[in-house]
Amino acid sequence: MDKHQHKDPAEKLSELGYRMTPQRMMILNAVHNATDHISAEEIYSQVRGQYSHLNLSTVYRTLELLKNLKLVTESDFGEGKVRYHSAEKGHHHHLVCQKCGDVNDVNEAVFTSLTDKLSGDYNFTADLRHLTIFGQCAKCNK
Amino acid sequence: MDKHQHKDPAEKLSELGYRMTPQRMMILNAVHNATDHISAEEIYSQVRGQYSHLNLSTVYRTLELLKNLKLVTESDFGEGKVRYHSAEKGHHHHLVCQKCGDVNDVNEAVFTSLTDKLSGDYNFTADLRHLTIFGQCAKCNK
DNA sequence: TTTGCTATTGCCAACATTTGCAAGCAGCGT
DNA sequence: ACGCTGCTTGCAAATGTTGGCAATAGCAAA
Ligand SMILES: [Mn+2]
Ligand SMILES: [Mn+2]
Ligand SMILES: [Zn+2]
Ligand SMILES: [Zn+2]
Repeated sequence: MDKHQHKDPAEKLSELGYRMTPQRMMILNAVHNATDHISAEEIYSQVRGQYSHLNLSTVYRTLELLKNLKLVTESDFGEGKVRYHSAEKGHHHHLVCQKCGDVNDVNEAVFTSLTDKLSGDYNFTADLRHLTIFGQCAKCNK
Repeated sequence: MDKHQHKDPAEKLSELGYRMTPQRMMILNAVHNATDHISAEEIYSQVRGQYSHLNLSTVYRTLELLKNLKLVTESDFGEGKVRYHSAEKGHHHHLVCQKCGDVNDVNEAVFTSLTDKLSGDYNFTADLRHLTIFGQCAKCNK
């Protein structure tokens, strides 16, 4: 059994008055089973395979909800559409290279000095989930 | 005269093979004269007052160009549209409160420890212009 | 000037995402 | 079982932004 068992999503939803519908379940699974960051359109066509009645708006609305519940995170790598990631896969941020397009993960620990400073100097509690930083990567810096 | 005179935009453009057209001039002025962060649509209707032939696509394309030349910066405060800011008004980032919607400026010095760390640990040269950080502001933290 | 090259524009259609609305469904009290 | 209420969905339309394309305008060489 998983010692770090989080509250299961259905429970988390109903606690706040929401319902765990088949659509939401399937969308959540799609994000969870994705090997990489997945887009709304990709989720849509994947889930549509088993439930052809699904509407794209429902995908967007569900992702918005899951994002607010911190079950998924959203990232914009500048490709004109946004991508999603299961929150269970740990917190991290992204470095996107503006030259070669490479995307790399950064541990969120790198940001603690920043959030501490924002908290100390501005009394601002930063909500830094899945931040995307643009710049030039190691390879392109050579 | 201005001791810190930057190269004038027209010069900067032509150096790179671009042209300073009336449209570009008017759009640049609109961003420059704005007291606050201005949206594409706002620029459009403002410039249209003096030049009714202008097309919205031109506004977007011009802003994209000016952004690449670092004459303007772009920020997304999460209102569903993006806003622009003249680069001459100094570098800074933004703290957006998720509770009250308040937007505050942060000096970019707050981010030097972060960029240093990204440079040292990842050899990644971060391009942090006009970053937007979401969270909870001082007022809402009380 | 005239010509030629290419950057730029307007127009329109596509795209990613959000919204309004009316129908459907779950839960709850009667 | 019935009806109320509020959550959820599909559908279609709207929104903000980008892209293709053909016509035009700016610039420089001839
Ligand atoms: Mn990620
Ligand atoms: Mn600004
Ligand atoms: Zn790179
Ligand atoms: Zn606030």
